[in-house]
Amino acid sequence: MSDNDCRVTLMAVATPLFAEKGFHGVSVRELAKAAGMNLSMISYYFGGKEALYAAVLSQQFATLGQVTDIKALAMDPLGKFERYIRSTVERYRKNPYLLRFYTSELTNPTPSFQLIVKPAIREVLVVLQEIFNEGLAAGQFRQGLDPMDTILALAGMINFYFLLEPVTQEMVNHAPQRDEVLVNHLMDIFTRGVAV
Amino acid sequence: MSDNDCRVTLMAVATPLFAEKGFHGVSVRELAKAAGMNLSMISYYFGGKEALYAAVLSQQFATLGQVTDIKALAMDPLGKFERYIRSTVERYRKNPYLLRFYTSELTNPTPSFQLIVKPAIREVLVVLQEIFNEGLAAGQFRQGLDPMDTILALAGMINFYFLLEPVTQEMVNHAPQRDEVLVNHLMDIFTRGVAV
DNA sequence: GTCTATATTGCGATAGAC
DNA sequence: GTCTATCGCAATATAGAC
Repeated sequence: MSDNDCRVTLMAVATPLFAEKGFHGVSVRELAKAAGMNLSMISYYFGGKEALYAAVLSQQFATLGQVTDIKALAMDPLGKFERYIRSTVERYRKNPYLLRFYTSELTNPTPSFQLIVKPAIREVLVVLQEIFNEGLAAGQFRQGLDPMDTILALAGMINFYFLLEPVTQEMVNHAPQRDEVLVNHLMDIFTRGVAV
Repeated sequence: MSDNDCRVTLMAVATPLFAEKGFHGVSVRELAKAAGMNLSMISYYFGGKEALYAAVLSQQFATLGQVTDIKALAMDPLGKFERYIRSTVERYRKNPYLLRFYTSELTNPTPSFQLIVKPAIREVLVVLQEIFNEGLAAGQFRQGLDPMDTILALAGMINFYFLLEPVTQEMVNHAPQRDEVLVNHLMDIFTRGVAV
């Protein structure tokens, strides 16, 4: 196995384990066994368990950067918000572990929180705020709405839906086929909630 | 120290530690030291670290039961939803650790998740759904809204706001004095979003 | 580059003295 | 009821053979 294969394999194997059990919930023995490698390989390739975790986290949160692209699209602000919701759903579908790292770091932060997680989430919030202000300036949104409260409400609707999946799986159809309906429902509520 | 004092002290000390570091992030030695007791007291009074954690979790999630009372209030459904948001804010103010256990168990569940956390959250969702159906039957809410999507959106708005506090603390005024404004903003958006 | 073997530290739990 | 001492095991990390 080449250098890079080992690194890739270790990260691929570590991602679901860290996501489902948390940093302290996984041991290097478990990681190495799952990767079919000797436990010393983790120190050899990454410098230790914490460095491997940081590498996984960086990879996961890099996908949040796509949100920045939405700002430049040739759409009206509501269209951009819809794009945000849709891309968030797609992101969680393509990467089922991101939300776990997201909330795990928010509630039980590791040293990587300040360095990786906080800046990544902040960037998303800044972009959403800019989109909101754009719509406000264009007279599309009601006066009196607090920009931050409003975009946090929007982000909360979609993120909380996925966060509660372990509780709602027997109450809600979580099949991806229903994603489009969900997006429409949320945009429906949000649009009537904020438009003039 | 009496029997009961020891139990109470241990739980009081364990609550912030488990909340901030997670179950695996805290050791019995750390717990005992923080409580000013010998580490063997944890096994003596609770039967082990996991049983202490379960006791803390039960105590925390018992506070969610108040939501059930909202259903019986003499208010219209929108008033009950406002009451839900307001009581959620108050609950997090009175108990700053609940949300940590909440999301920590959702993302990195322990054996207590099925027994304590899932039923408690479900009960809240069921009550919110009943309130929604009540409003739908009374013709106060638009047709075509999915009950579960709608109440998850409502719950998401307020819960996500507090969940993101570690990220937004330099961008948002999180002082309790602003809670009333926040509640009004969210109810404003939600009401226009779902009312006929 | 990959292994074995081990150093070192910490873990949760408990036996037994008082 | 509270303590000390310790058991047995797992943790991360690394030295050194190949």
